[in-house]
Amino acid sequence: MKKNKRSSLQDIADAVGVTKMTVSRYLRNPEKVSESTRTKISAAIDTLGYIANKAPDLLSNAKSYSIGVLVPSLTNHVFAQVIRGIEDVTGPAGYQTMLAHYGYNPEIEEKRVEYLLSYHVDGLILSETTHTDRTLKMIEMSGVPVIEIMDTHHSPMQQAVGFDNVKAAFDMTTALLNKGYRNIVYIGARLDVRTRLKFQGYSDAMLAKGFTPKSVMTDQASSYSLGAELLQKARTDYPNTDCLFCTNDDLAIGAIFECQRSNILVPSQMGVVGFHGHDIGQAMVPQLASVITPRYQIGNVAGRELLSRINSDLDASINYKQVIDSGYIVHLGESV
Amino acid sequence: MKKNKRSSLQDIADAVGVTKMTVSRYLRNPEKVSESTRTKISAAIDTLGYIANKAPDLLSNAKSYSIGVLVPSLTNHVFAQVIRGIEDVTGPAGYQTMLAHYGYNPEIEEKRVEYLLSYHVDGLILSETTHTDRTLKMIEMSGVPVIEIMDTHHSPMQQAVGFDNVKAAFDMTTALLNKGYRNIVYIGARLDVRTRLKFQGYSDAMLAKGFTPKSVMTDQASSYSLGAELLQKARTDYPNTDCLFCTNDDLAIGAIFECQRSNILVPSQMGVVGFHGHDIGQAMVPQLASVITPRYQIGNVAGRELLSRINSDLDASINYKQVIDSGYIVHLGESV
DNA sequence: AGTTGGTATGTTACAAGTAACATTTTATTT
DNA sequence: AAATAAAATGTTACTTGTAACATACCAACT
Repeated sequence: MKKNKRSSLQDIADAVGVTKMTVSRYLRNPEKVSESTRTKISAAIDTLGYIANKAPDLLSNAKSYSIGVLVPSLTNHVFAQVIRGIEDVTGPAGYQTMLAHYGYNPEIEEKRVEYLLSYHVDGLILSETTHTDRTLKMIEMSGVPVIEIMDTHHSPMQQAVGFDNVKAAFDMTTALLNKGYRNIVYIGARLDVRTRLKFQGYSDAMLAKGFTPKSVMTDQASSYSLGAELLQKARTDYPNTDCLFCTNDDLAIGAIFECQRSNILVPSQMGVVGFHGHDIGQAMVPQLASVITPRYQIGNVAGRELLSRINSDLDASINYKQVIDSGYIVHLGESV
Repeated sequence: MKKNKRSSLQDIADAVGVTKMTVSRYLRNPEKVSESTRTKISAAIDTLGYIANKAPDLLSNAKSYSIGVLVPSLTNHVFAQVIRGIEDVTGPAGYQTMLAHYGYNPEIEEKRVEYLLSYHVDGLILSETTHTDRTLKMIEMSGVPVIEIMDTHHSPMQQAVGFDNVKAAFDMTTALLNKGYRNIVYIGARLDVRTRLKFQGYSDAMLAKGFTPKSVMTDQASSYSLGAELLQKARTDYPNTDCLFCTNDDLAIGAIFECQRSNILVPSQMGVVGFHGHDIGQAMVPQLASVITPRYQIGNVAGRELLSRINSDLDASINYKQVIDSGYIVHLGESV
């Protein structure tokens, strides 16, 4: 029971009685092939069903027309929109996206980068600012352009597109203090870099006005039920808590649902704030206070910048440092 | 400013003074290389930074150890869990996932399948039951095993893992009728195949008990705000509506939020039902009625089956027909 | 010393497509 | 009809890693 092996250019050529070079021309520059040969090749391809083969492209350092995109998690809604932003630029330009995720783990990120580079991606978009030494080295050796997205607080490898997480959290906390909240507790989960940066911004703002930063942290992954749990933990640890600043919308929404179950009025008895401004928070009752981040825009700009660098002949790794800030909006909604 | 081209096995070999074959052995069977050569090669790789190259693997029809996974949308939470289920089996077995999405569009699906096959994936997991002729042909020619997931109502290309959407919607509708609802309106969006199948199940159940199926449909993509809109449209079109059966949780949740804004009590004045049983619906107040589908399990089984077929030598395309039903749970929660 | 066996390394060929150059065929001009 | 140009097709070489086979080298044994 032999496998019906996919046909190669050679198979098509044999069927027609030409060399594979002619078939290659037919696919790439049909006008360079005579009318009659075109017809015959076209028929043979219909019968035999040619499927392109990327292997020779990769072998001969041709452009692969694919870009690697690494996101920490597919469950995180943040990145779905970032990816849409990227592909809306790269797709029409003829680039395919090779998507991979790494569960917020730099060692897995390293493996994924190696994987993507082994397929000769023309460029990389990473969602992290911390990388292993080997990741850095591989990227440098490969010579592909890289853009780091989401956070601009750190100095980028080459180019970064995003916003300053510290500043965003600082601004939101300041807005809460101005609204009169005094016992704001920071709720963190997973403890990835961005969570830590936001906590720093929150702490800076609290200390700046003479208040003590308080937090409830866990390294579990965020979820609605975790938000519920952490609300209760905050009320136990800090009984006069009047507001929760959650590191993301999921936790905040979970906390609000828990308030509804426990008959705690939001916002009059408890303010709740999230981060990123996802649809669900904006649709719910009460509308969630959140820092609205331009995720689609970040992807879009990152995609555009990456393409422009792929199509320039400058070596990607040489002295390229640029930060593009995309801003954010402190939105107070109805939950504070 | 020349690009620092990535080094090949030849570059490493030259640096050490051996042939690339020896370096290849070092990477693949280190024990076949002498201690002293090992040390030298290892040092050279450290200095020059070798990155593997997939191209020769693909050329020589070797297994690529990657599988292609096609999902309609990355925004749809359903598929994040399916993917986790897949990768939890395929990852430990040494397979990488090539993920692509196609926006519920068979023409784009065709392009994606071509793309994945051009990279010689060892197997495919598709989320759709309808495909273009060329998609079917390419898959057949390529000889890779394919598994279609999510719906088992249609006859599969080769193998399908999922549940019967018609039956699931039928069962839920029957449960609602048994609870006393009489004017159940079906709320659909995007009008993809599965939405239509569910509507059929709903209609069958309504007609079976002598009630008239009623629906509000749109081809817009689902969102929370669309759920709110369609609730109002249902109340306008069918003023005595007592229950909404929404094609997914997003619409249902949006509808419940709209009820809260409009002071319509759920479930006493309006029952609301979703589909898939996502976390958010289970966490919210009131807890959402929904058909809970085993998404992780579907991915897991699909991954396991695919691997087993990749590792068998039977031609994938010959007379392989199997349907694996993963079941579902009709969960009535607090919203009906 | 010569044979055997084992270990380490080298040589060759191959996979699929395409750029660059070479050759053949057809059309056009004188 | 011969000369020239243009169009169509063919040939060769190249990209990278590895399987399969070949060779070289050294140690151990008769």
